[in-house]
Amino acid sequence: MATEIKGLTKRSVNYSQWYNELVVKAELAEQADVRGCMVIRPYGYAIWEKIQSELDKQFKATGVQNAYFPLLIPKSFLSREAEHVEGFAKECAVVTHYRLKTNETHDGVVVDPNAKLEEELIIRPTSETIIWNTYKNWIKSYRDLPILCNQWCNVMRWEMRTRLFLRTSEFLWQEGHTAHATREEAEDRAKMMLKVYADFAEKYMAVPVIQGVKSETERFAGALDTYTIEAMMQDGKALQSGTSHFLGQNFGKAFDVTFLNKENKPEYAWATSWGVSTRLMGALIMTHSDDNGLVLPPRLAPLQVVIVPIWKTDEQLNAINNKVAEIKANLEAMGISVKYDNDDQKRPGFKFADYELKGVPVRIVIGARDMENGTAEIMRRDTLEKQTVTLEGIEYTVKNLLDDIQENIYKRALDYRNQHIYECDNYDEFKEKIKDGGFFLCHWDGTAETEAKIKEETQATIRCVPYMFEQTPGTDMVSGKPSKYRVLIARAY
RNA sequence: CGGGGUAUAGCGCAGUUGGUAGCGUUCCUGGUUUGGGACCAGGCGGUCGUGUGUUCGAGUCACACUGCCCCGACCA
Repeated sequence: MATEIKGLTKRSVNYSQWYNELVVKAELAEQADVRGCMVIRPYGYAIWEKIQSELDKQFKATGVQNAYFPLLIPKSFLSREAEHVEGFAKECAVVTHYRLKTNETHDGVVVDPNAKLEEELIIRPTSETIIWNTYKNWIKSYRDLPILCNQWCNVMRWEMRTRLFLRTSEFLWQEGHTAHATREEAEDRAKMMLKVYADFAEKYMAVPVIQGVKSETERFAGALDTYTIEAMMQDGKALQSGTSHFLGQNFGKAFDVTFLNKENKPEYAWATSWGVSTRLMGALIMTHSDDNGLVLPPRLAPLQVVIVPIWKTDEQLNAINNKVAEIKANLEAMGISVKYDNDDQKRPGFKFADYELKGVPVRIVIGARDMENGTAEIMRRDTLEKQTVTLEGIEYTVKNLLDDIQENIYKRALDYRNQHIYECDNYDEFKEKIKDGGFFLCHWDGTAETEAKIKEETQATIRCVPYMFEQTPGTDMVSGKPSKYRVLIARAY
């Protein structure tokens, strides 16, 4: 069955080990060093580029434009918004000097003590502060609003512990920052962008997500509301895959961004911010991959089809080359990316294993035997099923297969997730079951105390108040107090 | 920053009571192969993490330091 995922269905799988073996071999990344900085090799970066370009189209469809703001932020900016500094100050890298000099023994360099900065600079952990400092100059009147900017950049957060793709110190992301004249418009924008993320996750990444709103303790530092998409990995743990924040007037007030409304009265601007990061690549890997390597959704695969010839003589190879050139042209005309690998230095078996590791969705094999019969062997990466098809019209077979794979891996992930969502009203039962992972829908009295107790006793956290389920009042399973709705609880990465 | 591991060839590892370093793999050369990660032969490659000490002699013993991995606190 499609849901069979070798090895990874066992809870014993250690994702770190799996990453080191699989991801490194798959040439996605070379290392996660002590600072958790990552090397993304060309193949891995190609996946990120696909994510970027597809998401960028979605943003632009909602009127968002790209811009760029500085990497370094004056330290004082961070202290303008009290909650924001509280949330990020602990994990900031700080620039204190601007020059090095050769040391006394002339065999190295030291920081030049004379080059100390008057005011230290922070390497951006996120750009709300520097962007809102800029928006102050851009916004004078309600006619200047809304401002809908996004930037693709790197950020740095000095995490205590890092994990490849899920929590590296430096990571690539996009951060959107919008300014609005009204509360409603800003709230709508925050929710709109969450929907963009959710649609992207499900339609492009084939990763089913649960949309919801964060509890107060899990909220972004400085936000009034944080909306989130939560995905389930193959071990039943949750991965927060994207967030969208309604920031109210907090940053407008902190950076004194006012505009004159239609009544000629000054008002503070309303804000949102929203982002997704290279963590999405972690989600992609951890949702679909199996023991043979990556399984990439066709819509994001840098390479959708690989064609491998099998031959003995030069005449045979020439004949195959000619035939493949034709097939390749037809496929490319349909917008499908194709690689023909007739490298004679590598044996077919090696190529098969290698492209499987890289997650190429469809493999076509053409040998001398097929040339006689007018056929080809075609394999789909998601199920590893092979079939022999006629060369006549093969491009349509491939097109359909790509669509089918995209749909199938989504459905497979969705089925897996749905089978691991439980409604639970008994705390003892919850404590026992959460050990095996999964998402739990439980009543919550809304207090931080209950939340803290659950976290301490089970390591699980409230991921969100989900939108997508019908809600009825009930009783908190921990405190026994009344509850308005169920929340999603899970262990998370 | 706490707790536990570990450090020997590019990678993965072995190395006995202390006697001067080896296996697998990668890589290179030649040949045979090619429908699921080929085989044979030959070859390149190591201040044994760093420092100090014990000893006639240290990869091995002692002490110190450093790096890395795992677990926890922090987090998208």
